[in-house]
Amino acid sequence: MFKALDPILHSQLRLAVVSLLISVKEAEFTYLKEKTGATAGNLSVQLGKLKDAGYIDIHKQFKDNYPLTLCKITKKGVDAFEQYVKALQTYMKPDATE
Amino acid sequence: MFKALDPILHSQLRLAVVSLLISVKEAEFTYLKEKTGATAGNLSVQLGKLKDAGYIDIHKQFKDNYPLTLCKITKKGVDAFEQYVKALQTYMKPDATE
DNA sequence: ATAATTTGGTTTATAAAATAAACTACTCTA
DNA sequence: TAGAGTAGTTTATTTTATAAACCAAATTAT
Repeated sequence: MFKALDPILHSQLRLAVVSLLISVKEAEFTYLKEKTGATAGNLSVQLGKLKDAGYIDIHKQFKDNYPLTLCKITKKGVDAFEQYVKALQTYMKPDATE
Repeated sequence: MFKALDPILHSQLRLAVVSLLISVKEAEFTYLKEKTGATAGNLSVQLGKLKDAGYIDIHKQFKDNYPLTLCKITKKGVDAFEQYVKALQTYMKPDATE
């Protein structure tokens, strides 16, 4: 009846990050921080989890002397997002008869 | 950009319970347990939280000598669910341009 | 009659998650 | 060169979710 919700994506911040990365393909740490309104610490932790899950790739480099963290969604991340949305829909259109 | 997700509803089990109650209006503890696949302990805790939030009403009575817990969604619960779905939609159709 | 099992839960304890606070390392500005 | 800012990470705290243990009464089996 109800499909299980991927715990990696069932987090407001991680879901927001994945949602952003699906539309922009690549984003800087600071961009994600600004768009999501998250604190840097929380974002850092959640990006690490998304990376560990293989949902995003993280490339660290330097730009104008400053560290720069770039994030990109992976195929696995896109698939997981699509599955998550499908699963959510089983909760959103209530129907007791199945 | 992203709307906040009501933490009361952002729980797989509580969301499933509210989803069920919206379609059936009133349900027994055991029905909810069976439909959600939750353990009794977990369900008991989560029903308590939904009640504390004012999203459901719980009436305890006896039926055929056994205790019977009946749950009903409240207006507040219906409203919260609708808001939650709206908020989720801001995550589901990715659009970086706002 | 009484022991074991089942029903319908609640309470307590443990594990996992989210969040906040503190810290690191470096850079820029006055 | 002291102070503030950038770009994060790490650690600690709080909150959640889940599981395990427990409870009271009813039923069934012996």
